[in-house]
Amino acid sequence: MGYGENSGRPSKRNKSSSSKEDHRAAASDDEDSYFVVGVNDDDRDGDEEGKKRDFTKLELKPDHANRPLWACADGRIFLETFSPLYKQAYDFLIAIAEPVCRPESMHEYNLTPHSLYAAVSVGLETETIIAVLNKLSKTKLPKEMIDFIHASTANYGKVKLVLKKNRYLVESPFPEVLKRLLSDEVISRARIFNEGGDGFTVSRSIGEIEGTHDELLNEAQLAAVAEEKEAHSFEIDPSQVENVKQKCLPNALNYPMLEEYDFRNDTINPDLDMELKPQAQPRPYQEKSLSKMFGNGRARSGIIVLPCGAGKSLVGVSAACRIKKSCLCLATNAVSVDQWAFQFKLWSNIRDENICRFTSDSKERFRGNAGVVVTTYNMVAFGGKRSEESEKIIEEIRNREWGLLLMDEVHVVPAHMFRKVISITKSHCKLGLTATLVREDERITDLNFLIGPKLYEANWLDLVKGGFIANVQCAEVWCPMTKEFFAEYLKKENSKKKQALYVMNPNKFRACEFLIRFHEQQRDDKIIVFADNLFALTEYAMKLRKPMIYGATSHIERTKILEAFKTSKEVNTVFLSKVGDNSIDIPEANVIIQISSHAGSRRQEAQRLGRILRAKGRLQDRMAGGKEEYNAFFYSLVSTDTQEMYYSTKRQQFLIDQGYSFKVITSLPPPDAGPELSYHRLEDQLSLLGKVLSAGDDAVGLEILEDDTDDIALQKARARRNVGSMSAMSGAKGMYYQEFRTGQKGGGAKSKPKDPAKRHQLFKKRFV
DNA sequence: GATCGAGTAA
DNA sequence: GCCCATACTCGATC
Repeated sequence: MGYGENSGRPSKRNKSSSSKEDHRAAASDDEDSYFVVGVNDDDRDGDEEGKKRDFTKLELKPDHANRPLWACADGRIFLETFSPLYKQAYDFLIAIAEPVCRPESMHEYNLTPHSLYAAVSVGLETETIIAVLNKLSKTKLPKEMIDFIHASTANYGKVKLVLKKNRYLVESPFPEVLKRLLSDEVISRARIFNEGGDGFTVSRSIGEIEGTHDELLNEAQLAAVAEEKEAHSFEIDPSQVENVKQKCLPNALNYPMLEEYDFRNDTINPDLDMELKPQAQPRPYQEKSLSKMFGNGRARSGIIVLPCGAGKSLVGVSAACRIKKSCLCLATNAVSVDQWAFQFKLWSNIRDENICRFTSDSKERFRGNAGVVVTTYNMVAFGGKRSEESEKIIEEIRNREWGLLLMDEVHVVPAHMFRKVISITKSHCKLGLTATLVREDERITDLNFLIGPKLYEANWLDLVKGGFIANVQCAEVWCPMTKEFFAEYLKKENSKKKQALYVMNPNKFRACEFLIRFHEQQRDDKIIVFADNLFALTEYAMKLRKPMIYGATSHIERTKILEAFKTSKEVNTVFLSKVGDNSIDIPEANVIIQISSHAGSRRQEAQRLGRILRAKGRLQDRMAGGKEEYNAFFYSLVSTDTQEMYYSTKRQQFLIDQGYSFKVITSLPPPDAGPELSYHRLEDQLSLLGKVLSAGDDAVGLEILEDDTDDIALQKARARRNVGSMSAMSGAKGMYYQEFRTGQKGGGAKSKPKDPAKRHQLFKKRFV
């Protein structure tokens, strides 16, 4: 599916308007929207928008009430979610079209060449697509839509990319198609001539024909089997695979390549003895994802989109267990690597010696000739110096022919370096997993050729209804700036200073403090507070005496804090920097408070929400009551009349597309809670303001300490190591972090020293 | 291109 | 064997 077709451009949504209109504008002004039937190009104009949405000319079928779809000539399709046929219709639509917006009662989808490519790759034939669409539609299918489907799918499935004996071959039953491809400069340059001649290699693969007999085939493949029974191919340079695939996409030469791995007939790569345990029972949507991947008995490359907490790892492990070949599993950080290794052992019977982790501090090797390696994108793509041991392991990874390349958080793969993992490693099948197939740049579409089409995407609200993920109440809390902070905010030019001011707005702090108290004391909840900005993170955490985790927090300390958060009744709130955005697994948490974020990142917003979707143990309560209740809460604290308002709106777009709605809260903390909270007195607010204003000028978080030494320079130096001196700063009575500190020295190593030479000396003096 | 923050190395 | 300080590389966003 052409995921990302609508993702690059957040719509300019006005808070009060329904989000839908803007989606439409965003969707249809995209290059990848293909139908321009009877619609003026400039469809942002209100009148044009009106005409475009005039459906009165559509011819209704007599029994339209029983059919769930509206199909428009411009390629948009609307689905009524209250229809009895909703489930079937959803599964079908998600296979052929790109979801644009999925609120509760009406979904909007878009047919695009990429989405149809995905449909064909999961085995749907052109005529089936049209027939089913027609059956589900309330109106006669517009001719434009039928023509478009024909035109788009005509070439699909004619070309395959296969890996044979560590060489990449472009294969097709039609030699003329290969010639056509080779007329392209990029492709012809990528070609490698092996045995001298410049003809195509011709192979008859009987096994292949047998293997596909009882399976779904698309037209082109059927034709190939019937007519020729042989495949023509040429070899390409592995480093050029990405470019060649890109050239074949619908928006270029339009012969998108199928990548399928006939793993059952692969006798060259050694098998790996690995089965799912009987207690690993995939849920319906996990089963569905897998059936899209393995629908024809082979393994298709592509992407599966499931919300956080919905059990992506079981899908990944199941895929590996079906293929039963060596598997390289990539995650975003070391914590995640541990979790994946754990998941493999949890769900499958893989032997310990067949699975290994490869990170900066655990360099394991598997024994035998096949196995699972779990590592990070960073480790594989890393360009800097490596240790000798890493060098060896990387070499092994490069040389092996992997059955499955399993990519967690696959939305990171388009990044410059990370995408190299695709060409560094050789794999027969690539499976990407993610909850949030969005980026703020335009590169999410690159995944179409880097990995493959989107195979399945779950609907978040359906999973909420099914009780598989938490039911989250989202709220945006509006915190007015205090007079003094706002005055400074208006004065500043520098946007960094502005940011510091709106993040540290005392009213925001008070709202945060109030929410923490409320959820800890009234509801017994477990709370995560996110702050992207380290200065704010430390300030808040210290003032409120809560533990915090950020990049420099050592692995051991992270584990300690999280353990206490899980088990201790004393620790109910933890502060996280953006380390916590991805993959830190904290199933206990059910409340999130966001105090500062990475600008307008929709992905970050959704990932953060994902941290509380697990909300285990409370689902039953909710279902038992019969009444739908929220069991998780997501608060975004926003300083009103600042840039933050704009960003906040933008950030929410992804979640709104998934059907979430945000409630606006304007009166937090309640007036009567005033004096109990911090920064009640003006002088406290002013001293905070002073601190914020000076923060940027010197080291971040600088504060002169009361200390047993009177060496001012030394005190400054210590203060710079902000976390190290955390307990001192908070009066050393903060029992919460007292118990997490490993000793005299905390973990705050990351802040950049202003004057390295000088600082170095001070430290010498201190520690010698 | 700048800023901020995370991860790796030895 | 663990921990620390530091340099470096990289990603995401504006």
